Amino acid sequence: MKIKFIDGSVREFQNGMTIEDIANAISISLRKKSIGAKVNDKIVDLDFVLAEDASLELITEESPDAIEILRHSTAHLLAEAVKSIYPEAKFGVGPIIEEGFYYDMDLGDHVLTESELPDIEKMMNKLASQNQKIEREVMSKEEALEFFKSDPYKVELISDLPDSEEISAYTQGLFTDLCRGPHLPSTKWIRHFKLLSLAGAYWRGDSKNKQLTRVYGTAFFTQEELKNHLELLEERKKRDHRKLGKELDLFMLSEYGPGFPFWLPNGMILRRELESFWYRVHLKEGYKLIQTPIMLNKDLWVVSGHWQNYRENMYTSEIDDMEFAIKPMNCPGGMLVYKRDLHSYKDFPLKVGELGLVHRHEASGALNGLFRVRNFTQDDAHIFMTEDQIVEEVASLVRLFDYVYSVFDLSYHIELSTRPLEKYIGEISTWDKAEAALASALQSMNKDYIVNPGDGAFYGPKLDFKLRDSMNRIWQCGTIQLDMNLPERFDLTYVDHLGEKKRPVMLHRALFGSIERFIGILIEHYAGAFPTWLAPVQVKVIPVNLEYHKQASDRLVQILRDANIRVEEDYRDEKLGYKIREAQTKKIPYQIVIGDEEAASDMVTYRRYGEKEQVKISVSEFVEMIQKEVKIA
RNA sequence: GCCGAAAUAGCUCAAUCUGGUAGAGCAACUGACUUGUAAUCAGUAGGUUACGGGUUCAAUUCCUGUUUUCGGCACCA
Repeated sequence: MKIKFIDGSVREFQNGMTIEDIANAISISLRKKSIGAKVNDKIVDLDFVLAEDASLELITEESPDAIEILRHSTAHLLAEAVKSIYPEAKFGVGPIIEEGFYYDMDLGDHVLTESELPDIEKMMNKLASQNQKIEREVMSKEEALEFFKSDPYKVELISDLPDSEEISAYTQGLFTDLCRGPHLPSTKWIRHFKLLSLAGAYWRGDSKNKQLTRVYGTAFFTQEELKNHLELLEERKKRDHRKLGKELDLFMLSEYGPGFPFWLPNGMILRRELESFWYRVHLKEGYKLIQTPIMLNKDLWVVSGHWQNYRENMYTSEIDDMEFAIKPMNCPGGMLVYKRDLHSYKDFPLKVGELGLVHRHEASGALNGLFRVRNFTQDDAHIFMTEDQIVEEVASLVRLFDYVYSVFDLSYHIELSTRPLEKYIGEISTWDKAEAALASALQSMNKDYIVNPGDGAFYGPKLDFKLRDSMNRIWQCGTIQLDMNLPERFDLTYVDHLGEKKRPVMLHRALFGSIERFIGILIEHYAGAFPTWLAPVQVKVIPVNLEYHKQASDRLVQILRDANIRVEEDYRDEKLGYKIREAQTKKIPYQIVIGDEEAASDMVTYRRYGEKEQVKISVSEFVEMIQKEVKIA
């Protein structure tokens, strides 16, 4: 057989050799370094037998796929260790995830606690150091069912496998696990790992099923990578917006209103800056702005379909014996505004924006700081147009999103969510057309995207914008949804060029998604050190000596205030170092110290947050610099 | 909502295991010091230990219910 290697070379080998044999034939050191291989781009074990011509790529520690194999095998090692401590343990699934792996297990009556994780780690280390061979075995479905008969979860998994699928199991030491693989050749590779946390998780992700214990962990090939990752986790903890929100006095939560955040003066400045930026950008883009009521009669929600489909998330109340609902979305109100007037095709695309406060009854366990709340402000807009305007409008929205996210140095990727398999309304041909329109808009701009089959809303397909922050986490923020449902339900019309009434097409879109969540993301993204235009306090003025320098400080504060710069003075009876330190811990972008030299001239000495360097410039230059810096859109 | 953990001064934490009505640092307040780039010193005050019920001579501590928070799951902007 002919084996083609990654460098393009082709060599002849005897049929039926394992990959390990072939690696050995090339060089013993290469074999020793190899932990798996890719045959025709499919990842396999080292003992995979090659029977025909194929392309072959050996996977070593340096290969991008290697870490997945390592983590997968570490998950097995975790299970092996748990099994050796709790022989009665039953196992669910143990997959790799973006930054590690987990394993779901059922320990019967035993409740696993965090304090036991080190013991399990110890056992894992012990087992790993035994250098157990990890061996693959192919079974028939009957054999597999027989072998795993004492483990109901594995039996369920096996039973659900299609007959065409090859069933394999991996054995290391005394532990055998049903698994597709591939795995490391032996446990000796597993040295740098950590068990991170544990939590309950429903069997097969279904809340109707039993809850298993899930243990999370991660693994790397080197101690240094592991250390770096643990440091990243620490850094994320330090940046937690709930912690920073408290330290920087941005917002608060009270047990009198779970999920209903309170905005403090500093947080209000952030909000207002963000909102006024949003208004400026949208006015430039030709949006009209409206505001619709918080509460509307139940009948409206019946028309929109929310009463039937979204009832459990809605808060209701009674007014004059009539049932009302607090809006969970802005669209129905927007429909009423549209219907107030007759519309011509000449008005299209009609772009109507609203920063709308919506309330949703979220499950108590879902609440999380500003990331998941029960009332939040959607930066919503509805765009009404004709069908052939879709591509152009979507493209112009993507350009807008692009610009706005770039202001915050947030990168993103796009996911196209298509028609759900079961719960959807309308004609499949319309869906196909809508999906194609969204896709072709992206193609026309050379934007890459991932397709998320079946994940669209029930009324239409959507583009989701997944932002990646400075800590490498992904957040769903922006969304563009093509809706063919509401215009129908609300009987929206426009008059076309022949004077006939037609049904418009509508886009729902949000850029930040939720102002609250977006601020939470920004807090963590910037670690609380906001760019000057967003910073609640932009400049701190600190006199060296209160007696001698207060007047000069007062003068400067007044100048800055007149220039619309958010400035605070620190006239407390404390040492200079103390005030400097506080200005730094509060992450204020600029601190100015006023002493003899500054008082005697029109100069300021400033220090930028996080920098040691002191810069001396004239007051007018300083004002100009700040004004230039905060000029966003 | 589900599984698990937790709640002590404004904040960060101790005392809880082994029951005997709570301590520290920071912040606040008072006074002294009068300062050139990350914490000056001394003093004062601050607590129905989340809330309710139970066990006990005695509960922050043990049991129990509720609320909230945290880690996940499910759900999701």
